[in-house]
Amino acid sequence: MTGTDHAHPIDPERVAHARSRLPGPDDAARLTSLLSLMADPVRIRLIYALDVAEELCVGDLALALEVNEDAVGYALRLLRTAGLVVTRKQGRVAYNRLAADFPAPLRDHCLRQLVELTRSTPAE
Amino acid sequence: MTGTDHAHPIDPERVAHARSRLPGPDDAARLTSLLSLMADPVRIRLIYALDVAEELCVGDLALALEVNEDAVGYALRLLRTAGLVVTRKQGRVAYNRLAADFPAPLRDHCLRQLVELTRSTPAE
DNA sequence: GAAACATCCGTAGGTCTGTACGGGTGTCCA
DNA sequence: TGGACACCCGTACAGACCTACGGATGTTTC
Repeated sequence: MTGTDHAHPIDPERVAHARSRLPGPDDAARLTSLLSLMADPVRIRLIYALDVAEELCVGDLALALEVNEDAVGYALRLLRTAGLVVTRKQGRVAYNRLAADFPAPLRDHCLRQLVELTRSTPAE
Repeated sequence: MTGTDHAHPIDPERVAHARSRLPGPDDAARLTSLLSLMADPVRIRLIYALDVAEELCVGDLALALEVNEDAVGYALRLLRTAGLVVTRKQGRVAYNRLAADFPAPLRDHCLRQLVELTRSTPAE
């Protein structure tokens, strides 16, 4: 292990303050599993496309994202399992759209605002 | 490959619309590398702790997060490399805080609001 | 100057994730 | 009813990620 267990906090007050407000391990797990779904080039662009186009089928998504259908299919499977995307089957075509309870902060601020940010600022 | 290359778009209008507004691969890469940094239990709680406590050293962070110093050190290395965390050395103690240009949407909406969301809604 | 402390660095190991491939199911058109 | 199409599923492989460990650096104290 690196260093000792640091039994002497340097600023006990701040440690206690942070500790009391900190999300628990279970909440953190839920949150990170959600963020992990966004943290992929194919999935984030897929979500972005559905946010713009309302509804798209698998083949059209592959065209819009310029990736093969395998990648789209895999991405959709994960998003569907997490409940972020719902599918409406009509004939032999499966139309996908963002779920109604898609987290608003993610959609409004992270998606749209962050894209602007990462475009203007060189990220460091 | 799965299926053919789907040369016949079902809804060409929406495909073109989505394609024109879609972030390019480079922008998507920047965005996902940023989100990947948040998509980890240790790092997200670390950022949360710094957001609350303003400034903390490595050992105190390990105490607050209830993880060993190795995990904290590794997390800080990545966040520092990305420019999200800055370090102020004073004597033999290194105080860490969020960078001044830490993306505001991430801090305000994703961090605080999402924690609330993932607590109340069972995520599906 | 020597010992103790807080932190950082380089490396090896196990684990998880994303991709590619083949095959399968259900639907539409002639 | 036979063929073509859009899509889904299960499996194997390559790559990235996180963790744990030992050692090294700079600083304070006596």
